[in-house]
Amino acid sequence: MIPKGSSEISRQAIGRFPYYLKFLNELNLSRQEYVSAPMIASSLQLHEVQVRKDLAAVSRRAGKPGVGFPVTRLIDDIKRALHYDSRNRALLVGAGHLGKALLSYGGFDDYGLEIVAAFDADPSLHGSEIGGKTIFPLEKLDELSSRLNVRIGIITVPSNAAEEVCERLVASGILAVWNFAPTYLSVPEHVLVQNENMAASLALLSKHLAEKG
Amino acid sequence: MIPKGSSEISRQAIGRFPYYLKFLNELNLSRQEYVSAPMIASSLQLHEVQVRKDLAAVSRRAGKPGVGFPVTRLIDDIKRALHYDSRNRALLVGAGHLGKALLSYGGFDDYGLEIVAAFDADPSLHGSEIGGKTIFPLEKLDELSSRLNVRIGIITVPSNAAEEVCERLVASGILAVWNFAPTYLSVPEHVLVQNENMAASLALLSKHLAEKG
DNA sequence: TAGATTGTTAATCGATTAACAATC
DNA sequence: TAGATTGTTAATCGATTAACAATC
Repeated sequence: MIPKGSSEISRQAIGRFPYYLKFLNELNLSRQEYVSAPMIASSLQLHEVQVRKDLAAVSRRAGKPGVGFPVTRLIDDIKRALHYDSRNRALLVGAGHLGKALLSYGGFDDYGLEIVAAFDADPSLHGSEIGGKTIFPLEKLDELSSRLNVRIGIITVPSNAAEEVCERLVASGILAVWNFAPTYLSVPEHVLVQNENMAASLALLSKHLAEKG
Repeated sequence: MIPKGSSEISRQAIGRFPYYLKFLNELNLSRQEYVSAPMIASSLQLHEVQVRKDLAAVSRRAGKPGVGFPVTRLIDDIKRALHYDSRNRALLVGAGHLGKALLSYGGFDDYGLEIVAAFDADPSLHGSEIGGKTIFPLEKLDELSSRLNVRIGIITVPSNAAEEVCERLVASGILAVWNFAPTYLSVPEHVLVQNENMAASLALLSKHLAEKG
């Protein structure tokens, strides 16, 4: 029988893989060679079958019944499934507190993200550098985006400016937007908006406290 | 018939409400009095029935058939459902780039969150202030947590320190954790961990680019 | 009244969990 | 071989969407 093409990995599963990866990297550091789905499941408090399905989706027939999966093989397979081996250039718009924090963070390399430049409306910031990236006026966005072949836009402007910034990014040819503003962004079909919904997180924390506290 | 107690609001729905709120606030600013579910749905690209169910869950029989919902009433109801009217004190651990950004951000007030103090392992930071909050050594955590009756812990330390910090926070009596490290945290049943899974967001962006780009 | 929209019950869809044969 | 675990098919569960009567 002909095997199906790469079985689709669900959105939810993608959310779990970073935690698998962290756990597997620790096992690898302690020189553990094999790991089983039940072992991962109990450590991460997930259902054993769910883990097995997740692993099967990225690492076909790597598991040995009665033994488990080779740790390093799993690590490689998960990294590939999460596209951590790809390189994507990004522009960041909004060099406020959060924008600066993201610019300064050195760890995005591990996830395949490279922020190449930043933009802000405040003229006093123009020309200055944060985390080695220069801050430009918004007027330069279009030029830099196409010149550097950028595909990701990161929006860290205040909520009321997000929509306009998004349109500018899309017009410049960007294909994916990482949005930190709690604003719905309308984009053409070929563009993906990934929202970082901190307001929802805070609501869930608050809800828990209201119920348990 | 006796009406059921407050119908449960799903996790997913809670993620949508902040976007409703933003949209409704804009309508309110432009003095619009009524809004209908189809109107919200088309603006936010959601299914009309989903919006209606969401609104019904927080704002029982506020809607008038043929007309819609009063905007201000909806705003109030959503804020209450998201517990934005409650006040919760939080401690932040890890005054690196992201920690500093969160400490400096003034908008958490709107969500009912008040960060009262920060902690870091680096002695050179001790005693300094960021966003009006003093940074203390970790040894002070337990004392300050109970003295100020803090219920939320925010973890912005590197991944390998997250687990230990979490244990310390839980031991100090905290009831909810907002975790920015890509690490699974094991906590007692009465404690909620809310993960901000940026690694998953990046994977989804990268996946989209690999498929469309 | 006619038109639009609400609110609810039923159908569908996707993801999680259960059950179990295959295999190292 | 016996024990543990894999990998897959079936059952369950929760959320989304469809259908439709009620009502302003």
